[in-house]
Amino acid sequence: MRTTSADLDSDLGWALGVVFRAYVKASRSATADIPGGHRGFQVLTAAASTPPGNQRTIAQRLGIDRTVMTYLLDDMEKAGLLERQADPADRRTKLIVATDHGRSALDELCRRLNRLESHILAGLPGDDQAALKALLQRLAAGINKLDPIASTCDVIEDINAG
Amino acid sequence: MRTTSADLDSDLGWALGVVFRAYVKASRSATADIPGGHRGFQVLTAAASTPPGNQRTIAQRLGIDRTVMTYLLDDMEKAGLLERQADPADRRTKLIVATDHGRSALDELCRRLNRLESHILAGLPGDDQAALKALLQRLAAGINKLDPIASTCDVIEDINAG
DNA sequence: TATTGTTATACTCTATAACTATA
DNA sequence: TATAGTTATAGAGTATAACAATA
Repeated sequence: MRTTSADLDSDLGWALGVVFRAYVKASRSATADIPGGHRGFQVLTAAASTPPGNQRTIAQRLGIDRTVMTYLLDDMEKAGLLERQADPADRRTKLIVATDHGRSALDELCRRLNRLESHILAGLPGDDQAALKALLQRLAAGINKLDPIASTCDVIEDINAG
Repeated sequence: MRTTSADLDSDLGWALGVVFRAYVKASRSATADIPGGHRGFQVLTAAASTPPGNQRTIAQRLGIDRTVMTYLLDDMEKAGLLERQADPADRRTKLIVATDHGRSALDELCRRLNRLESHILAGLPGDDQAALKALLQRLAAGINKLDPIASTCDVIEDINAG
C-alpha cells in the first residue's frame, strides 16, 4: 500500500540537515573570534561588498530576522568589524560597511572557511564536489531571488490544497 | 591582497543555509499535524523502518539531542504515532516502532513532502534536480557514517592548527 | 565504571509587539 | 499610510547537570 518510499537516505530534508549541521558545527570554532559565528561571517562578507547594503537588505538575503540583525550588528560594531553609515538617499536606513579591521579579519576567515569547505566535501571526489557546489549555488540564487516569505507561503498553499 | 573571494554567492555555507531554510519553512505547514514538524517526520520514518532502532541511535542519526528526543517521543507517543518497546537484548534501551496509525500518517506525509521537494528544486532543470539530490545524499551518508561529534571536532583541530 | 533514558533547570536563539524617525 | 530600525518582552528550541536503572 505504500505509495512513496519512507527511507531516510532518500529524504532530501534529511540529507540537507546532515550536511548543514555538519557545516555549522565545523564552522563554530573557525568563526569563534567574531560575534554571531558563521552568520557573523556572512554579515561581514556582505559588509565588505560594494555597493553597501542596508540592514533590511542584508537580513533578508541571509535569512536573519531584522530584530536579530540589530543585536548582531551591535556586537559586530562594538568589535570594530563594521560601521553603520548614514544613507544620503534615505535617512531611515543605515548602510553597513566593513572597517579595515573587519576586512582583514574577513581575509583570515575566508581562508579558514575555504579549508573547512574542503573537509566537509571530502566525502566526494573532486569533480562531484564542484558539481554539488555549483548546483547548490544555482538553486540558492534562484530561491533567494524570489521574495523569500511570500513565495514559500504560496508553495505551501499549493501543496496542502493539491 | 585578498587571497580568497569574499562573495556570498560562492560561499557554501550561504547556499546550504538558503536551501535548508527554504525546506524547513516550506515543510512547516506540511508537517503541522504531527509533533516536531519536519523532525517529527524523520523520527516517524525511522520508527517505521526495520529493524527498529533505540532512542540513542535515532537521535544520533537525526542530529537531535537525547534529552530533546525524550520530549519529542513523549509527544509522538501521546499522539499515537509510535510506541516505546522493551528491547529484549538490553533492558536499558527502548526500541521505537511506529503504530499502524503512525504508518498511515507517514504515507500521507511522504506524499506531501515529495510534492514539496519538487517545489523546492523547481529552480533547476530535471536532470540537475536528480544530480543534486544524489550528490547531497551521498555526501550526507558519508558524513553520517562517521561518529558525528568526534569527526567534526577533529576537523576543526586540523583547520585551526593548519 | 560506563551507558540509556528521564527530569529539572538554565541558557540561547528567535519571534512578537510597541515605539521612534523618516518617507 | 508605509517602511527602517530599535527596544523590551515572551516564546521556542536547545543544552547542562543530576538522577535511576541497567550493563
